[in-house]
Amino acid sequence: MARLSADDWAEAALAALAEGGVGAVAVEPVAARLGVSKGSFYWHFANRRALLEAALRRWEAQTEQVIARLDGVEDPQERMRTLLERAFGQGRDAAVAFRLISEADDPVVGEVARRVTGRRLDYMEDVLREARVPEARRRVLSAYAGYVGLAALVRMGTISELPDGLAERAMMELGLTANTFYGGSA
Amino acid sequence: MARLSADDWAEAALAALAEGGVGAVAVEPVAARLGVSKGSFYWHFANRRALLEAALRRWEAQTEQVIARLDGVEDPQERMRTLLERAFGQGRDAAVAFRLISEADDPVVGEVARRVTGRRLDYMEDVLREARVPEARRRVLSAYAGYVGLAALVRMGTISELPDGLAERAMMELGLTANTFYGGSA
DNA sequence: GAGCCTCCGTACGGTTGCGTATGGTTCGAC
DNA sequence: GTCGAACCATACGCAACCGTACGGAGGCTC
Repeated sequence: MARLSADDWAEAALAALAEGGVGAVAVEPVAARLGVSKGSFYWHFANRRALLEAALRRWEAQTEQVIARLDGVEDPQERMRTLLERAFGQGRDAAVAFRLISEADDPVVGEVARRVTGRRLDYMEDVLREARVPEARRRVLSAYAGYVGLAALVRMGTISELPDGLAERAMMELGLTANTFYGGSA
Repeated sequence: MARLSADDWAEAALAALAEGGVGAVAVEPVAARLGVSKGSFYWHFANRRALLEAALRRWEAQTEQVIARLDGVEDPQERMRTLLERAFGQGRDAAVAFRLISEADDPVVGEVARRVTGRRLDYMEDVLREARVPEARRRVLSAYAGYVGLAALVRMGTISELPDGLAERAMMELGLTANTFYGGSA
């Protein structure tokens, strides 16, 4: 009953990756999580490494989905705002991201992390260029770095939650809205 | 010959932590790194967990050392600049930090990460208050988050190195120097 | 130089995880 | 109903690692 597909394994592996890191993407623990034995796993995958790569592909695909769902929004300013609000809500994405940053020494892990980050930065830069914002690359790098750092502070429990008006502040930093929140040189 | 102390083990464990994460702080691999056997380890430590905690204590102490070495600098502006330049140069510190962020679910790991981060933020906030900079906490949080995020981008290889004039930009964001680099609202 | 303490090596049992081999079950095709 | 493919369980050997037991080498003390 309830036979599994390779995608089921990949999804469970991604969950394990978010919760326990690359080391937690292990055959027997994930099998236990799915309520089956290893015999099932080695039917769908060649080895443990293939499972990890499937989980990484699944994670990477989510970035593409988020970007694809923004196609309907014409105004670049509104598109960026939608993107930010959705990005700030993705809890598991941030968890996985920190696992991958931590283990970026692994060539495969590092390459996926690099590719996904590059894709996000490039997309945001395109939105800024469409809105004719100058210094697009610098602004995007700064804003993305700030987001990653804040997510780290939340993860550690240094701050309980993301600050109020974060998306608005990010929009300002990105040059997409006028600076009306703070003194002007922050 | 060349007998070891518990500190030798802690230092080797910290190096292993930086290179391979919490999972790499393992008895037998670290023993091999030191060129001894487990028999030595279980003389100095009760178990593997104690070794990890020793490594974490050692990492935490480095933050205190950095802060202590700033005692001689009277001018808060100069003190912050010195701090930033030293912080941006600490490679292993950043590596360990990402390992700990990644595995902050572990209560001990999370608590150390939280405490160290809090200590750094509080110290920077004190410096800003001494310089009578308004919105000190907000500025410190923003600057620290930006630093963590940029370090993440470097670690992933998204950017090859920290941007030029990073310390100067950080000084501006912190409100310790006038904004002379960019347009004013970044 | 006898005794003792410090530090380390070696050997062992137990656990966890990888990968393989092999047989069993389910289900559609015919 | 049979046959084959898809999917899974079980059992095995192997390796890495934890923790314990115990003995031995080196140095210090008297």
